[in-house]
Amino acid sequence: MASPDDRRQPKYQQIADALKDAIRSGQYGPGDRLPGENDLMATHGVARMTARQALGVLQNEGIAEARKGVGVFVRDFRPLRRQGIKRLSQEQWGSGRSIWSADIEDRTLVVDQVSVTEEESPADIAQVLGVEPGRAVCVRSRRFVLDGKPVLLSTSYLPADLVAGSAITQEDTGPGGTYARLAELGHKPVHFREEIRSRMPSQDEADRLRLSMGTPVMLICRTAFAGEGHAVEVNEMTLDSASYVLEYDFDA
Amino acid sequence: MASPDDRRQPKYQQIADALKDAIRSGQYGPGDRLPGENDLMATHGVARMTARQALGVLQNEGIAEARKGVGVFVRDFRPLRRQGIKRLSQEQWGSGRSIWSADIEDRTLVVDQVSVTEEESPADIAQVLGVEPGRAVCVRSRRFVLDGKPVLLSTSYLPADLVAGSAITQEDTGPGGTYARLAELGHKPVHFREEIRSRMPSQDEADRLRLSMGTPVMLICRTAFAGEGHAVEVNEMTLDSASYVLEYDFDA
DNA sequence: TAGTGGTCTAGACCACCTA
DNA sequence: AGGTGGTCTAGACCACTAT
Repeated sequence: MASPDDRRQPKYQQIADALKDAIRSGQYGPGDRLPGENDLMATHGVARMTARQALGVLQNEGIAEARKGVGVFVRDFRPLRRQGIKRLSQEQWGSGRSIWSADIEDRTLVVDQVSVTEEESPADIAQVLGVEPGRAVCVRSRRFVLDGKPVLLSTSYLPADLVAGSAITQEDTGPGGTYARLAELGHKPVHFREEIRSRMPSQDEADRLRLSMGTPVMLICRTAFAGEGHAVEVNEMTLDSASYVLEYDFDA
Repeated sequence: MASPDDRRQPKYQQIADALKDAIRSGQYGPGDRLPGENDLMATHGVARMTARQALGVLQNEGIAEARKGVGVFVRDFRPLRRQGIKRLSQEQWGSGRSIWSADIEDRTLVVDQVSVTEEESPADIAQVLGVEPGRAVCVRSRRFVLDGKPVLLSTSYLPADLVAGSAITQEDTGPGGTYARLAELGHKPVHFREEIRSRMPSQDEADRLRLSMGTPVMLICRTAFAGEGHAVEVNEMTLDSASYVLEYDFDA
């Protein structure tokens, strides 16, 4: 309205930009309700679909979030901090503490959707683990829910023969978790590699993490090595990018 | 068509799912053209906007990519590997080599949109650098283009008084780059922290990186420390998530 | 019940690309 | 020139939420 607003831009973009400016200027803060479809139709003189497109832009960029039957609201961003290296220092799991205790402090962590199965190794996992494709692997899958909000899906793969009979094949791996058990089995992880990428979630991922539109996921694939080139675990994690900041600290 | 397809799902989702299945099954490979709006209208008996919505789902998930006046195509994913720790080991920059040479191998890297200015420090940067907000900082901004495709935006902040008169204030920082110059100035970086998050890009970021719909960006904020708590540089990077995999290797 | 966002139709015009 | 995706209209019905 106040700006000249390049006429070459489509209407819905102009409306979206106006809303973004209003948010940047502080006219709408986190959690505030934005003008709805009907408001935009009236104030900008456009059809419903055009107003929807404008609001869709903000949702696709993760700036706003629609609540059915209620309205469209400005989102906020208050992430957890995940310390990639410190959390895997040996003191953490070597002393029987949960890897998670460093992360969560005074929040309520619930682990659900747990499953432990034995399956044929997918080809890409087999390659990283250095076993033949189709070889049996122990698959540990869980979902982590923090203060009622799902934040992380984790699926861990270990060679089945290596972990047979240990607590790793149980839902509760005991004090210190999987890595403490691996150490007891003579395969103490000494080296880790984490590979990170990001993309938009599948429908299934969006459902399980209850992601709103415009929220990407970060994927962490961690490989644990018990010795030179000897991979003992591959852990594929799917993180809600609106819930996490990853941190890596290291020396030159 | 072949599947029962839960009738509670909206039509556009059913169509999108059908297309995704066809892609997963290999019926359409990377780079292949998908059925267009007119095809979907005919085969599924829906209106144009509904067919568009279905194709929009795939684009928003980064699975497909529209080319105006041509069609909608399946995207592929062939990322670069960025080794976060190895690339900053002292041998890399201490010996006058470009930090980038580890990444790119036999590809063509162009750096453009270079600017080196002196500005008042933004509040968040000032806090990390441990200087008063508004204090002068040297701002080095660049875009990296690999084989014609922009992949990374980088903006680096250094205390202006610390780098005054050095090659850091020039566009070409010389052999070994900024870190070699800092070492010569007696502020050799000995420790690094990288913080990573992900979100959908702004319009400006999408333009500068030429991102197609449904492509998030990864943000890396790297802080270089010359000593305990002594931050000498903050580097904010914006990466095309379709072009990069980040890798961090470390010992337990 | 009234208002909201979610889906959908059946048209239309445009800019863009290929041939 | 003909097909493509991009934008837009003016209606409609639905499910959901709050009061």
